[in-house]
Amino acid sequence: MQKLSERIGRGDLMAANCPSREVLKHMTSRWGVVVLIALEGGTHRFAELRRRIGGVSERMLAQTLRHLEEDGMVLRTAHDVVPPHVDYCLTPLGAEAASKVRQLADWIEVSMPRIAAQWEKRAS
Amino acid sequence: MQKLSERIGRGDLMAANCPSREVLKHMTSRWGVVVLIALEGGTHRFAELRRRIGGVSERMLAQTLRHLEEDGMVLRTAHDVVPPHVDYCLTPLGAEAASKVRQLADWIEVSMPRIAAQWEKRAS
DNA sequence: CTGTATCCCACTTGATACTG
DNA sequence: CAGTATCAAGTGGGATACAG
Repeated sequence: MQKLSERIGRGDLMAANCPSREVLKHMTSRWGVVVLIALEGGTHRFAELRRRIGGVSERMLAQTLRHLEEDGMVLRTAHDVVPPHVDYCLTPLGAEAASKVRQLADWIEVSMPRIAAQWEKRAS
Repeated sequence: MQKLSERIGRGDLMAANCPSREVLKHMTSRWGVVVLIALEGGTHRFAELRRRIGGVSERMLAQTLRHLEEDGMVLRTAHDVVPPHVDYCLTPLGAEAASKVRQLADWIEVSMPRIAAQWEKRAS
């Protein structure tokens, strides 16, 4: 598979059925970014993650974790006890992914003053 | 503004009204990634970009370009002639943004074999 | 040529209730 | 505790027609 930047302009770029599009969606989805970064801090349980992140519904957290698990970025470990106890942590692949999205997120935060300045300029 | 990675776990992270969330959405939207990378190749006209990218509707290309322009990443230059002639290119800020999303996209492409292997493992 | 306006649908997300 | 099921609401994106 060639790199994206080498395929630009050849018409087949990031087509709807391109598998990497799915991965990008999972990584940059509403909660994907935050889950990846939260798990950089170490292993966490479901409810613990939910509190740590804040504002995410059970449904969306479960869905986000399942997607990331399917992509091989999150490792889900269910201890067979009652009440249930499930741990989530990053795989080595997931750690790389988390690093990449954090670099992007951090760039945005650092650049926000410049972006906000542009917004105000247009508002005037 | 603190960096994202330093705000995790304090409850206010990436709230729905967080302005950086908007920027992230524009940069990682269906066509935002591709437009940014396409413009790394230099200045392009509207129809030229549309052909170069392929598969994007006029509506979505216009919307994507307008968002990126509002965020100060794309510079739109309209030459006042008939028929209309409009050029698009990256600003310095946009060039940084394009580099970041390309790094992420390239990582995904390079990592696709590992991800696809995980998909097949689950399918079995 | 470079868009805008309109309509429409699929998909994402959220709220709530329920279960093993 | 750790989810799933269901329903309601909002959003992103495409097709088409039209305008400056």
